[in-house]
Amino acid sequence: MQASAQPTPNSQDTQIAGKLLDWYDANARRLPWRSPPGETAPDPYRVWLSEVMLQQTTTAAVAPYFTKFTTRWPTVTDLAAADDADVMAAWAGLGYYARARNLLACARAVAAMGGSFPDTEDALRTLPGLGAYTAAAVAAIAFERRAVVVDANVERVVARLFAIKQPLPAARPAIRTAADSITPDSRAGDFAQAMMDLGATICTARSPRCMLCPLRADCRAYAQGAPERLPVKAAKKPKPTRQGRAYWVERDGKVLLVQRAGKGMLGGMRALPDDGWSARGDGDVPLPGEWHPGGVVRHSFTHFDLELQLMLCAANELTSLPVGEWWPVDQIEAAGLPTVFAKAGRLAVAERNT
DNA sequence: TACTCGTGGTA
DNA sequence: TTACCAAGAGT
Repeated sequence: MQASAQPTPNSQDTQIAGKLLDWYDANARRLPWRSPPGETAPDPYRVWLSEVMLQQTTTAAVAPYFTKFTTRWPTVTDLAAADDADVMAAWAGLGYYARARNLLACARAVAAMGGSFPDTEDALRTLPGLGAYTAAAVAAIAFERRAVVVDANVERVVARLFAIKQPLPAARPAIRTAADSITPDSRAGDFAQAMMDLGATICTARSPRCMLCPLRADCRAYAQGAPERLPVKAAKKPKPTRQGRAYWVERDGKVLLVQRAGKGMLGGMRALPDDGWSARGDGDVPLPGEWHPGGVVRHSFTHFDLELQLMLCAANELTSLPVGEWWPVDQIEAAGLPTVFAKAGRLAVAERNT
């Protein structure tokens, strides 16, 4: 063993991790799914639940849902035993509903394994809803495994630190290699969360606060003068507008709700009957009867905008009805409708009260 | 690889 | 107001 080791191409930069962890110790955000500093080891169930909820979702949006879920289902076994409809309704409003379907599938898989989550990245990766990011994050945060945890925050921080100018998504392999080179062998969970906190509060997408950054002296993009320009992203496709109709059928103070098909848009969610949101704009009324227009709901999804025409009808004017359940109109907010249908429901109630 | 899949906040 | 953006996964 030599007294002073020479740097090698594979050597790890422990300096950066050290600076970041020092910063994290003083500046970590307090979030409902984090244990208080120096407290007990994190509960894998809570780590996993929070990570799934946080996929493409802000901490502010997640916090009330996390509290609701952990209060109602304190353990993964409790969640595994829940009714699908209850979990889907509890998720309503949080978006990306495939996450809720996979959440239940994962909870039941873990329950079938005895109620304990696997404690390695590879094993976690095989569970429903755990991709490369979430498997690495749970392995690091819940089980203190060294894992290269790369989310959008880490991509941004690393692209700037190393001045990686290749556009996303082509830059992903280079970003992962760079992230690996600064990932420490110890404090894996804290390091992952520190990178995300830095990205969320300092190294932000727009107007990064470099003067507060603990890694400023190490940042090649800062040295080059325009860190906010990284990472480079490909241009996005234009968002089309679709037309659709939703149907409000009422009888004895109750409205007809349906269950959407298991996969696809809003899959598995309770909803108003609709025409499938065809792009035709001439949506035939599938139910013969005396319909009258009840206003338009505008809603923006990830890849299209929707103009949803609300159609109103009394049930006794219809000769046939879709399969569904009659839900009390005065409790419509508790039905667990996705936001677009919650908007339509509020519009219908407003019309009905005029 | 490219596309689908929600929502609410921000500039 | 429009466009971008957030602790991505599945196909």
